[in-house]
Amino acid sequence: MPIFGIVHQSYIMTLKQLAKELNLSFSTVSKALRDSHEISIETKNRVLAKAKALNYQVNPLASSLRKQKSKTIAVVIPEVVNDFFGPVINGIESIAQEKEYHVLIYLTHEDMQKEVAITKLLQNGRVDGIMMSLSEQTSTTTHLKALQEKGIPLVFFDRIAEDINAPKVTTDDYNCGIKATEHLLENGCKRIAFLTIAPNLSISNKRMNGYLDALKKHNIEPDERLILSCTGDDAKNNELILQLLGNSKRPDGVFASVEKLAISTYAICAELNLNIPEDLKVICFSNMQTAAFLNPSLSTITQPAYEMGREAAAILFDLVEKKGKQPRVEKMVLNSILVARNSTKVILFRKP
Amino acid sequence: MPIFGIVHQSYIMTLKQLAKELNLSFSTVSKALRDSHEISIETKNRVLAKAKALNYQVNPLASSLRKQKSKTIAVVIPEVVNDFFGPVINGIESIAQEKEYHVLIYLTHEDMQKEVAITKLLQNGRVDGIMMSLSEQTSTTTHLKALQEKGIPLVFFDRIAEDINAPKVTTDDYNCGIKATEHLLENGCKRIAFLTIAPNLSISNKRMNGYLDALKKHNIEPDERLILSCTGDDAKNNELILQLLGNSKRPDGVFASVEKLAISTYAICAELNLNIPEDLKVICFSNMQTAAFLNPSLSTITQPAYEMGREAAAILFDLVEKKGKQPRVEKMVLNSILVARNSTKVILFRKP
DNA sequence: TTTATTTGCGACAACGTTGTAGGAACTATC
DNA sequence: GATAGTTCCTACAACGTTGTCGCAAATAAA
Repeated sequence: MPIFGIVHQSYIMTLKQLAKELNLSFSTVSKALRDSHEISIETKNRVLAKAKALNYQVNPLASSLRKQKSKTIAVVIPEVVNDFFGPVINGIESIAQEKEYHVLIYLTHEDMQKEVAITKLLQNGRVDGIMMSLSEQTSTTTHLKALQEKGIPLVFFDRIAEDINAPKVTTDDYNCGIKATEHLLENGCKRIAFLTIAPNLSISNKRMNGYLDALKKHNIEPDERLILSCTGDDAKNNELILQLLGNSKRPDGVFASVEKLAISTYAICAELNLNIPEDLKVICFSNMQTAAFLNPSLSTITQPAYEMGREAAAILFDLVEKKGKQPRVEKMVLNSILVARNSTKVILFRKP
Repeated sequence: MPIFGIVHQSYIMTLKQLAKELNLSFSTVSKALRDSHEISIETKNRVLAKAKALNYQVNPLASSLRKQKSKTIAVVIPEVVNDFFGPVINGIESIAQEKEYHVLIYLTHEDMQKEVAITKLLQNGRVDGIMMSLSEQTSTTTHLKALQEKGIPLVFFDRIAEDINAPKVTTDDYNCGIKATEHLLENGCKRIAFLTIAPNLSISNKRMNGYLDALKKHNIEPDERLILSCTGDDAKNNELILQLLGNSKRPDGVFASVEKLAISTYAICAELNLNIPEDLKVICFSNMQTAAFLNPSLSTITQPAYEMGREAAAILFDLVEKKGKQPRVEKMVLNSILVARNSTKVILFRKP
């Protein structure tokens, strides 16, 4: 308690203080602020004016505690440095802002232990709902079931948990796996390699199944040596790709299920003096904004990331707001698009 | 109240229920959980065991309300689809996870009105501190002062508010403005254009001053027609750049203060059949991961985004945890690095 | 034995809201 | 002029914690 000097205190207005200023009970003030029919118009106006003058804001913690809802959702994703999750967050945030919700963000860094730890933090009223895209490593789902047992609405997007009964927003990964493979076949590839990561990820499987089924459809026997299962270790991945492409029986097409493996392929082709698309055609799943400016421009399958974020968020808010009811949508599949660029271009005449 | 059937309720454990199960008062249980010296070891163990068995988690809302701190910070940024803010968030989150804080994210979409609205939401206990990078449009700072008056710790990074007395983490924009300009000069450019956005942004000014001072140092008279002030409207920007480059007195070097203007430049050069770096050299501020794979590879000034996030967050937590004291750091300037690539390469012999 | 001191626990009042119950002071009904 | 119905406000008990205070019982000191 300072005795001398002016106390410049950060004055946080509360309902009680506001009530005292107005000579009203604080329940009257509370109701007036929430436009209750129990309060006369004169009083309401008086309260509103004073609240504005004193810059009163309700305390969200107290309000949330009392109402048992936090007006907050959590977004749990592997990474944020990524052309896919960026727009997804954008989509989520756009709906959240409309609905006046707040967005907590948690990154798993592709680490299942972190994912588990994060879900623990979300179990007790901190959030009204959760949106998730699983980490590469995630193999068990007890931590996800725990969330459901607590009755917290949950929506998955892109990297979903098949065995959890919750709404899921995905893209047509299987179809795109087929489309990408057929695109390479149509442009003359005979030996197509498939580069993938995280075998327990739903999207990896679907994309690979598309690849395999496309080959089958065109009567091509899949070659195990052309299927590369990469990891989080970039150096190791590069070595694997180097082995694949340095080989005399190297592929003439590469279908990368994730962007970073395509970029590695570009780098290694430069090293090996392989020309894209002459010696090797490359296509991959990617939301990179500068794919068109790469050398050569990169053919991609692009996911509607922003829309996925929006749709998934919309489903979540729907679920949050009529708690316990059935979700509006059980499964939503959005379409990705294949954008053919120079990395898969047909070369009619070879340069001398 | 259902009479028949099994009620599968989402059972949320509270302190009171836990206490009842243990035949202890809830204040005893509360203290036991927080390892108070007032509680015997036997009781503590009993409580801890039961809490684990029943999967008790403290209610963060109640706890925050009582303790008057939310263990949450807000990150207010213009965009998330961006190679700069992505790593920044990553850096922030890494520290937040260490310190067991939660991170709320808010996007202004370069809109000052949204920025103002967001700051209003953060005024009453929702967060213990705020990290901000201003929107392009932000011209007044009363909304920022309001935060400070409420006593909420605030740290700026990259796009700072010069007139607000709060810690600021930036990069050496002025120096880099000089370095980039000199790099172009050294590589033979005579007429260097400067492409910028958002004139009221601190970083824009500093970068431009670097550009101007570098010209002055080399006795070159700045040409107003070579300074392009772009906006948020991409189509309009493209037109401006087209005018600049379509002109007979076009520049032979472009220094873009933001990445997107460099990308536009690439696109327009393609349109006009201008060769980079032969006809025009290009350099820009950018954290693009694929700059090396562009056609041609793009020379950049790259900011240490992740480190900025970490440093700014560390300063904020420092401030949050010893509230009211002086900040540890008033101003921190990290160094960006210039990476020269082919877009600014010297061409000794022109192709026929 | 009497008087301090420690140990271990419980009661209780916050934190800032919201919603229910209650109750004056009016106005309308018969 | 008693009864019923509005209107407008206040009191109070939650929501789930945390921290202060008080108080028995056990231990130590005199």
